[in-house]
Amino acid sequence: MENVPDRPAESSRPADTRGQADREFVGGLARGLAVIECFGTDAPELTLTEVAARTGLTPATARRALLTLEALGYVRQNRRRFVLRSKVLRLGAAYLSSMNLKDLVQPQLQALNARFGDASSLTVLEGNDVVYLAHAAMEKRERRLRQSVGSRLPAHAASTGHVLLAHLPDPARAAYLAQAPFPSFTANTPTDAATLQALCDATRANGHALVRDVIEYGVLALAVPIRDAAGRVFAAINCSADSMRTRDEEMLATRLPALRAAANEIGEALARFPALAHSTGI
Amino acid sequence: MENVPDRPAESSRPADTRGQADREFVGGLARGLAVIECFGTDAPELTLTEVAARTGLTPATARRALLTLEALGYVRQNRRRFVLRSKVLRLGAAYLSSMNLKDLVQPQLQALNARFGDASSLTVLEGNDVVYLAHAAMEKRERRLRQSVGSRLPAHAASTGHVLLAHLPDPARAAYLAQAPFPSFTANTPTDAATLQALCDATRANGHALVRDVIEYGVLALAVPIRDAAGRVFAAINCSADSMRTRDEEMLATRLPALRAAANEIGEALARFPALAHSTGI
DNA sequence: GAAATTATTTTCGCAAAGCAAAAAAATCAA
DNA sequence: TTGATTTTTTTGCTTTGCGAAAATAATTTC
Repeated sequence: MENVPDRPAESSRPADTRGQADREFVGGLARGLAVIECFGTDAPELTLTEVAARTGLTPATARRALLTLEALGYVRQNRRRFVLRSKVLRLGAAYLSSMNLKDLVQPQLQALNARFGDASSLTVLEGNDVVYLAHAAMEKRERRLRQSVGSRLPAHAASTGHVLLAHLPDPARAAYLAQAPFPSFTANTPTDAATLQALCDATRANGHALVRDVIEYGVLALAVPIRDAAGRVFAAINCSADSMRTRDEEMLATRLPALRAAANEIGEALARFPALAHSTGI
Repeated sequence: MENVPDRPAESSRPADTRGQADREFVGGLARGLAVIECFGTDAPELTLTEVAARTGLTPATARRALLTLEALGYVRQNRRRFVLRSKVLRLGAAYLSSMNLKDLVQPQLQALNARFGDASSLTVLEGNDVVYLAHAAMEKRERRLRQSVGSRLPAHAASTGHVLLAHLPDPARAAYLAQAPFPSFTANTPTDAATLQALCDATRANGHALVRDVIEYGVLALAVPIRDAAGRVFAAINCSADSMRTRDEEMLATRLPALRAAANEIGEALARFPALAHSTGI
């Protein structure tokens, strides 16, 4: 389900680069972004050689990218190790602030949170993950899993993921499912293509997705789609409660009408600020 | 206080570009990042011409950058408007996940939150802003201002901002203060250089910063520095309470010892994962 | 609708950035 | 220390990408 065109930013064999050398493609930009993304939890500090290995760039090229990023303040070099700096958060902030989420969706999520005590969030699909764009939660529960804006969850293990996968165009969903099996987090995590396809079908038929103990034991979540003016699903919102204290029927009876109402209102609000809807899709 | 070297990513006069043309600087990368950052709340969707105007790039160059970003999935073109896509959040996520904050600092902040009911957060300085890297809050209060990871506040109007500015090297602080006056949010917001300098001096002398109704009426916040092994301040944590219900003395008496203890523990924890400390600084 | 205006795309010569490989530095072994 | 290995930086040459301006396309104005 990669929504990225086949334009490998990095290529182990530089000869490949020729083929995609449109007149309109800035290789240096693609390479630099790959360098930023190659940092991660497992790699907070990387040497030039490590960056080159992870990105498939030659050392000379990786070095140019790192020195450029350093000159711009996105990277810092300490001895021979490179580290990302907080300035990279500006890049994500440019996206989040451009979506007007604070004004348009945060109030709806907070109302759900206040009414039911559930954590409530809005997510979109990005690659194989759902990304949290807005979130409201009472954080008094000592829950292990704690989401915040910008964080990700694998789509196959999230209620909103099921909703978003269900409304993907068939070829895109097929491409996603072709990557099965997916990692399992609990005994309830759907991991194979057939199960996920069935869940998607059910989700489309029901208009909602209810998942219990799928990403983590103790989490019961209910999600519904958000549609743009043309009826296309581009985001999903959910509520998540304690699976020990809440039965499925109760969850549906109490939360579903409120979630649907909130989804409608958010859909209408975002119709007047279509940036988010425009930013998603095939 | 810009921590960015004088390397204008965009230059209205292309002739300038020569001077900075090190052999090791990838202009295309700098230009592409400038294109991403030129989107914002006021500009969720931009045309090619608007991007060119905002970045100072020529239309031809802006177009190459936008088409590259589109091919990579960071940007989407709808009709003639360009929009950022959620993939740009990967760039910030690379930073956040590389800092191991979830494991090392989140528990401390949650303990503070649980004990006092205050919102508690860890921030670093980035340009003129403090950036939230971790946050714990009971979101039941219907507070207008709601922070989350990655969000920003102007340093002159934040408790952690005062702490971080106070421990800046003198020339960096002078460069920051030279930008005064700063915008005012309440009658209590310090806006001029002299006032801010005095607040910094007091903060350094006290080892903490207490601000009341500075960013917003109703917010009372107390911040303390976090130091690395060498004693250098690279981050700050704070608690923020309801300014109506809490007097200054009470805030100091109850929160300060706990904040200092948490700051010490975080400092020690991060000494073993020095990526964050290394990522900040001059 | 036609004309004027504005926006986007293409073209082209020159400068910049890519790769491969060699040279230099740094690190590691003994 | 010295010598072997790895990592980083430099170099020569080629390809890519930039800016200015021309050409095309889209909007707006009348």
